Amino acid sequence: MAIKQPDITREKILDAAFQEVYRHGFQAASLTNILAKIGLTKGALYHHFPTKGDLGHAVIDEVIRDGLDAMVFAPLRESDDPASTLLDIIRAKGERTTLESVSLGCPLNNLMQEMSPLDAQFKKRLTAILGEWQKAVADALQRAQQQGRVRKNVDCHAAALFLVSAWEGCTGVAKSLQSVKEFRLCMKQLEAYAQSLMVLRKPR
Amino acid sequence: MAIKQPDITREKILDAAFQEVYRHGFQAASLTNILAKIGLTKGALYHHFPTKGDLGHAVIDEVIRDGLDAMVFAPLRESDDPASTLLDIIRAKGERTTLESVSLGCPLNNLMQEMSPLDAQFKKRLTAILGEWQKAVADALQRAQQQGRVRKNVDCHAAALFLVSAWEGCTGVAKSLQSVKEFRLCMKQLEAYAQSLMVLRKPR
DNA sequence: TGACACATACCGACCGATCGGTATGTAATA
DNA sequence: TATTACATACCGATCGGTCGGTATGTGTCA
Repeated sequence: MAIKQPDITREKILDAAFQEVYRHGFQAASLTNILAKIGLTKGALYHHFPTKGDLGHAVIDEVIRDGLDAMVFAPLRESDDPASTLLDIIRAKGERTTLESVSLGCPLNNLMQEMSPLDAQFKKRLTAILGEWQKAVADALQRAQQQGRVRKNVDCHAAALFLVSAWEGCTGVAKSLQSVKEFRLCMKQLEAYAQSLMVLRKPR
Repeated sequence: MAIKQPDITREKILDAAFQEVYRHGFQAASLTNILAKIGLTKGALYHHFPTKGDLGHAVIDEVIRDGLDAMVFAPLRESDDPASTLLDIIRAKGERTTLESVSLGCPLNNLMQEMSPLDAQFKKRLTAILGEWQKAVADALQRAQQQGRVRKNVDCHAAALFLVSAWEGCTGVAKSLQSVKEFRLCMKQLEAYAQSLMVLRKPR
């Protein structure tokens, strides 16, 4: 038998599970497929994860959340020009994108749409991440507002809710259209909306 | 045996199938469940629909499309004040809504997210409806533009794409939050965006 | 230090349940 | 009577999950 590396094994399972869930959704994700791809068996899987649901929870908490944190939460949190950072993130997402990533959509949104009405555990975890997202944007807007970069009459909470919703809407619609072009066009409109919340940058 | 009413039977199957698909998605929708709810059996189902896929197609073409047509396409098409009608539709959707309808989301969006990447037949039908929607909004905006109710520098195609996307985004996010309050708040922002495309109404 | 004991990691066969789908039978209708 | 409209029984495939067994790693003690 090969050398045992439980941590690496767990990671491999988690990675493969994310891929399978990302492509087929959670319910349609086949444990057999996941294991076949990495050359493991049921024994290995159920040693690390008690049930399929627990595997799904781990995918959400460890893969999806961390991915969003790296792409959105952390940059916003750490920026000292949150208005520009927000626009940058939207712009970057629109530009750096492939047909495959557009066609697969947002992992978070995919799972929310599928699982939130069906399973309270999933809903709790997913909405927690969504809440983090909304809060990250709202905080960024508020800080920008204090800097005078966002108009004073903007309701930061509501604007953040709409920004996140519209973001997910763009990815969702582009996913079904499977069109990079339409996705970029849509994200351009989102960017314009975000711009409309802000005041013109003062010349330096 | 009871009286045979093939048309009514077909409708009953279609209705039950829509409910089941609406609640569980297409793949997880169980034909056995559908039939149990209306007291029919496989024989009846497979007499009217050759495969589960065909049943799904019929649900899309006959139930979902017709529903959207009644709620959105037709009013926009037939209105001679399309700007106001568009705002009315958004406002009405935000107001006339229950916790259940919010929690279940948009039937079209649900299926798009689930099936578009998996099945070309589904994708074709679903994107056709989405295209109808976008076109209905774009046409309304364009007509309103000719009436001077929408600003001349608005790109009606792009704005329609974003409106539909953000609409779906609002329903999608509210679905996972399962919150009527957040849904209304989000739709208010969408309404504000739509307003921002328009010029102030002239006093009569 | 070597041997033993036990925990950990993983394999692979198998389970009941459920899935979509089919073949055949039968009652109602035209 | 022929055809339509169903009911019933059943099929193979696949699902998540379980279980006995085995190989590897690790702490304990003579």
